[in-house]
Amino acid sequence: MTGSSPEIRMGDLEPIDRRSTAAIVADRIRAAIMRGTFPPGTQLGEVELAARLGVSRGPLREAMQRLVAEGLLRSERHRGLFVRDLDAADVRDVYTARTAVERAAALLLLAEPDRGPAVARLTAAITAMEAAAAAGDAVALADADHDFHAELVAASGSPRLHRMSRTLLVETRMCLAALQQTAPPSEDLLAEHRTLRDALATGDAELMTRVLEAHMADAVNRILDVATPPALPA
Amino acid sequence: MTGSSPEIRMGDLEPIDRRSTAAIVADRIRAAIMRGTFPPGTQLGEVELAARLGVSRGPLREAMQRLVAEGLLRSERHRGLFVRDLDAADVRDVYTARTAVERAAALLLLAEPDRGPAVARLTAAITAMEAAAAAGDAVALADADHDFHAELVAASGSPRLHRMSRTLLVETRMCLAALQQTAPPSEDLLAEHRTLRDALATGDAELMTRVLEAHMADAVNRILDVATPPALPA
DNA sequence: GCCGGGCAGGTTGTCGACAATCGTACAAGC
DNA sequence: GCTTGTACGATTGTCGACAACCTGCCCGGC
Repeated sequence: MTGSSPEIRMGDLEPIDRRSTAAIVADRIRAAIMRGTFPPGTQLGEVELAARLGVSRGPLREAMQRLVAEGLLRSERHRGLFVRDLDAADVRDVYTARTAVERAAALLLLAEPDRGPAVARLTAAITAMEAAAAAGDAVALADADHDFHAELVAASGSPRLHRMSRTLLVETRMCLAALQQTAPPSEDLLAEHRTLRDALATGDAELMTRVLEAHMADAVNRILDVATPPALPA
Repeated sequence: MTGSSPEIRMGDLEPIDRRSTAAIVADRIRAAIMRGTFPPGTQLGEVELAARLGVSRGPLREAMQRLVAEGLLRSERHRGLFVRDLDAADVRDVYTARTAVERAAALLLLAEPDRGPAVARLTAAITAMEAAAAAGDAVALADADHDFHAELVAASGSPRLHRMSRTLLVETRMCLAALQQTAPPSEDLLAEHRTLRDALATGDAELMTRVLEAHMADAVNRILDVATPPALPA
């Protein structure tokens, strides 16, 4: 029934309004930090970055302000901008905040009558995780894990939870990239994600919150155990 | 016992590194928005603001980027910056996010053995609320309410929850300022805050979460009922 | 050998000006 | 009367350059 003439369907050809340069630059730098291109502690020179991105220092500084506000960068007056390095306390804090945000998002999602699309997206993310795990691709596994949690929060329909989650997930990737996780126990990881999805599908709030909190606690232990093996060898 | 000589006590004459002007400007604008100086929908011209604050457009734009990232301002390309106006969905979303953040903060606080200082600060905030309620000062009451929740999250010791809470509390003030709440039912309000403090003092997690969620839900209803009286007059 | 002053290098912080873009008002045409 | 085209005003987006600042190193003096 949809007309093939372009002027009939005008509803979905709209957004030519490109975002501001600062927003684009911020996304680019954020992605680079997330990928590990800029390891924690790296100093980011403004002139070099501006030249590499092909913009002036003005928009670049605006983008940097956003990243500093998000907590990804640390600014020292007349010294420079540095990629924040996260210690053990930061790892715990990131996962504490993530637990709070994702728990709220999941409960919000459970209140909706039709959770079919959300469950489908989560299932897709799990499928991607399984493929990555089978292929032994740690980066793809982390990507799929990232997508799973991003979709979970996005499906809640809360703009603020979504905004918070975005920053927290980037920090999560920073933790993982910094620790160079080599052999993730993907079996437990996959099982936990499947349980989360099933709990959402069936509407079991109690199970969902319990598994979610356990999932986050497991992640913290996994990261910190790898990071500090000489702590308690007993 | 504190020496009167300035060079004796060097421990607390601390960092003179004033923050960047962009941060100062951002705080100033944020406070102005919170106070209601700039009502929602107001367009903020860069040249006028820069002239009024005595800074150039560069630092001001950097500050604006932070506020846009926080969701307090809305930026339209080549149009200008506007103070975001919050609708009913935004009010619900703000309180949803606040519930998530403050619940997590409270649970974190409950895990600490010594909650004395935190309880003391919350009690001080409640005292301020009582004084404001007795004096009929709605602004002071809102300030004290703000302080109570800010202290609650700050006492948790989580930098990320604290950062999120700061933005959310500003948005809360925007909701209240926009709706010009004239006669707040301060009795229930005070009782809820006292119960929250007591639950934290005694370590009753179940009571705390229940009262907190009820407190947030009450606030939403209070705001939306006042905002939309002609909905159901029956 | 040790300490203080001074200098150079590089970085950020700030400013003013130019160019691109958008909204609006007005006039012309159908 | 309604639509269309155009000119104007105002605002933002961007750029380059100057000034202030901090750090580290070198040198002279003790």
